[in-house]
Amino acid sequence: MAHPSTASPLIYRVALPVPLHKLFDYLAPDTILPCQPGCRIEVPFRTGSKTAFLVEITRHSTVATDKLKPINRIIDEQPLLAAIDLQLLHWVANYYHHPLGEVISSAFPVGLRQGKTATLPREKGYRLTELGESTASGQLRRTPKQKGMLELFQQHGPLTESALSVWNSHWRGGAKALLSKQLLTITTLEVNPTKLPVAETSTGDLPGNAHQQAAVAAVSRQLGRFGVSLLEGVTGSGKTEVYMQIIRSALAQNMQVLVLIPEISLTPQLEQRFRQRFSANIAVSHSKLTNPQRQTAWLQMQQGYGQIMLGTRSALFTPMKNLGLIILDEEHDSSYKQQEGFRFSARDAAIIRGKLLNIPVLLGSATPSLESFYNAQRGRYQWLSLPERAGDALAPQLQIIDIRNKPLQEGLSEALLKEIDNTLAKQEQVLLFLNRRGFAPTLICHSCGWVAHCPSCDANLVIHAKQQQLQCHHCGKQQRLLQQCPACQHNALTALGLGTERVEYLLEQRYADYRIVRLDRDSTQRKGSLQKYLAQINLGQADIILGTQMLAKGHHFANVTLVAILDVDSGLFSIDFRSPEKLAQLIVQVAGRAGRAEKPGRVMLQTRHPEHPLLTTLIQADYHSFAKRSLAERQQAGLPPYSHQALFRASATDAELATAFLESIAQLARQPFNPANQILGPTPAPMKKRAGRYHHQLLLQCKQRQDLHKLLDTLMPAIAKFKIPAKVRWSLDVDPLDLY
DNA sequence: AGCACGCCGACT
DNA sequence: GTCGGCGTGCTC
Repeated sequence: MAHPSTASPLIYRVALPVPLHKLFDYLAPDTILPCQPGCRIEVPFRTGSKTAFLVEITRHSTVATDKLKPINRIIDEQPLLAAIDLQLLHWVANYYHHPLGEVISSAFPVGLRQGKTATLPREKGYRLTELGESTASGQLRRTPKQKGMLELFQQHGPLTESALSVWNSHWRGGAKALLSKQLLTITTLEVNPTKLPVAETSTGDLPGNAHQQAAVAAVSRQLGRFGVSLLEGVTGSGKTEVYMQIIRSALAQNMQVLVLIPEISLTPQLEQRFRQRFSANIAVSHSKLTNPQRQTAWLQMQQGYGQIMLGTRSALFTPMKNLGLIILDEEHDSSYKQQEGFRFSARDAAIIRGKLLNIPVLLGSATPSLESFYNAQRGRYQWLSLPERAGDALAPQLQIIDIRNKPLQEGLSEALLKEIDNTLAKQEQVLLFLNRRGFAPTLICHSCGWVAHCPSCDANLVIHAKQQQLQCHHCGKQQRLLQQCPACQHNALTALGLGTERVEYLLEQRYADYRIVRLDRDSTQRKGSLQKYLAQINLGQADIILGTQMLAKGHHFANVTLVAILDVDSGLFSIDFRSPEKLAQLIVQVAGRAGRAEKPGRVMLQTRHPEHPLLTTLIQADYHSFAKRSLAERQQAGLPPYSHQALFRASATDAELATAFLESIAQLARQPFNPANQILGPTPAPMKKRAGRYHHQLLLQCKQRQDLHKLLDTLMPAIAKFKIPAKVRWSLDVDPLDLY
C-alpha cells in the first residue's frame, strides 16, 4: 500500500518540443488517472502552454518543488506511443544528439503535435437494417454479388466506403441494390473501424526465378526475429516482386509492414502495384499529403487497422500495433538522410527499429551503399542477390572518352560532339549530365586574381548568367553580377569552370535546329515543371536533355540512346570520400534507364583518367565488382572500410565566438589522438549566416569506430567544463558503421 | 526555438 | 515623450 500523503508529490517528467537537451518536471494531478508514458499532456510553459510528451513518472525531482508547476490537462488517456516506440525515439535522440522533445514531436503528425484529439475522421458507411440482419443470404442466391455483400455485413458489422473499397473495388452496385431492398442503410463511421481479414492476393504471385524464390524464402523464414538482409538486384531483376511475396507472408501472419522509399515521386507506381496485388488497407505517408491525410494514415497504423504503410523517411517513426517487417527500397539513396535540423538516417534508424522489435529488415538496391555492401560481405547482413535475367540485351555499353590533350568546347570533346551529331541524325535523344548548376562556379579577375566570395560564407559565388546574378549555393545569398573587379577596377572579370547554363549556351548555338531541355533546380523551380518536362521528353518533344543529378532517379527514357557524363573526374577526385561511389551509382542508374531492349543506350564517360582502376572495373564488370574493389583498396591502404565521423556545429550571434569554440574543440580533439594519428580531420566548413546567427561547423573523422567513441567520451566532459556561453549552441552527428 | 525584458536611437 | 530595433537570457 502506497502512502501518497506522506510521500513527495508525484511528478510527470515530460519532453517538450524545444531545442533543449533536457526534460521538464511538472506536478501530476491529485486524481489518480491512468496516464502512462507515451501520453500527451498540456503543460504551462513560460507564459503560454505547450503540448508535452510524458516520458517518466517519478517522485524525485532535481528542481525545487515550489518551482514546479502543475500540468494543465491530460490529452490522451491511452498512450499513443508504446514503450517500444519511446525506446526507439530515445535511441535516436541520443544517437543523433537531438533534443528528445523535438524527436518525439517529429514522430507525430502536425495536428497531434498541437494537442488535437487523436480520433480517426468519420466517414460515410453502411450497416444492416433489422430486415438485413434477419434475412438469410440464401435468399439472394440469384444475385451472387449481393449475396456476398450481405454475408460480409452479417459477418463484420458496419463498414465504411473505404473499407468496402479494400474488400472489392466494384462494391457500389451491390450496395445500391441492397439499399433499395432496404437490407442496408447509410450511416457514419470512423475510418475502417472494422478489421477486414486480409483477402487472398487478387492476382497470384508470379512464380519467379530461383533467385527470387530463394530471396523470398530467406526473408520469410526470418519473420519473427531480427536480421538485416541486403537484396542486391539490378533494375528489372524483379525486386518488387520479391518484396510483394515477402509482404504477403507477413500479412498472412497478421503482421503490419512498413515499406520505405526515398522519394515521393516513386510512391504512385509502387502504391498502384500494391493495391493491385493486395486486398489490404494500405496507408500512404509523405510530405505532399495534407496534414489530415497524414494523420489518418498515422492513426490507422497506430491503431492496427492499416496493414501496409508506404512512405518516405518521416514515416519511419509511425507507431504500429504489430509491425512485423520493414522494407527499405533503394537503400543507398541519400534522401534517407535528413540533412536539416534533426539529422538522422532513416536506413540506420530502421535497422535499430528492427532490432528493438525483433523483426527482419530488408534493404534493397541495385547499387548498394559501400557500408551496406561491407556489412553483407562480412556476414553481418544476409546477402541476397538477383542477377540480371539471362539473355537480357538491355545491358548498356559503357564507354570511355579519353579527353587528355583534347580541345574541349564548354566541356564537350570533339568525339562526344560527333556522337551527338550521329544520334540526332538518327532522330534519337541525347542525355547529358553535369552535376553543377549555374553558368560557371567561379568569377575571377583576369587582371589581379580576385575571386568572388560569399560575404556570409566562405564559399565561392556561382555565376548565373540568365538572371545576371552571383549566387551562393551554400547559404542562398544572391547579388547582381559584377561587371568590374572590385579590387583593381579593371573590366577583366572572367567566368571560370563549367555549369549547366554554360553548356546550354553552346548547345543552343551548335544545335540551333534542335530542341534542348535543361533540367536542374533553377529550371524546375515551379511546381510540376519537372513532371511537365519529363512528359515532353517521353513524347519526343526534346532532342537534347541536359541536366544535373535530378535526372538520374525514377524515370526511364526509352528513346535516349546516348548518355554522356561530362565531368567524371570531379566524381573520382572530389574531397568527399563518398564521391566515387556516388558516381558509380549515377552511371549504373542512368545506364539502366536509357534506351530499350532493341535499342540499348550507350553511356560515354569523359575523363582524363581512362586507366583509373575504379572506372575500368565498373566498365569491364559491374557495380558489384566496383564496390568489392573499392573496399579492397581501402583495406590495402590500411584504411577502414568506411569513415566514422562526428560533426560539431556551433550557432552564435557572434562569428568570433563560434569560431573560437570550434577551434578549442579541434585542439582538444588533437591532444589525445595525434600520436596514434587516428584523427583524419578536423575539416573546417564554411560559415553561414542565417537569421542573424553565424553557423559554423567542424568535422572530425576517425579511422576506427572505437576511436570516435573514445574521442567523444573525452570531448564531452571537457566541453561541459567549457561553460559554453549561452549564445553558442552545438550539436553533433555521427555516421558510423556498427549500429548494433 | 520562441518569447519577454530592456536599453538605446528616430519619429509624432 | 514613446515606438520599435534586436541583443540577452530563460523556460519545470
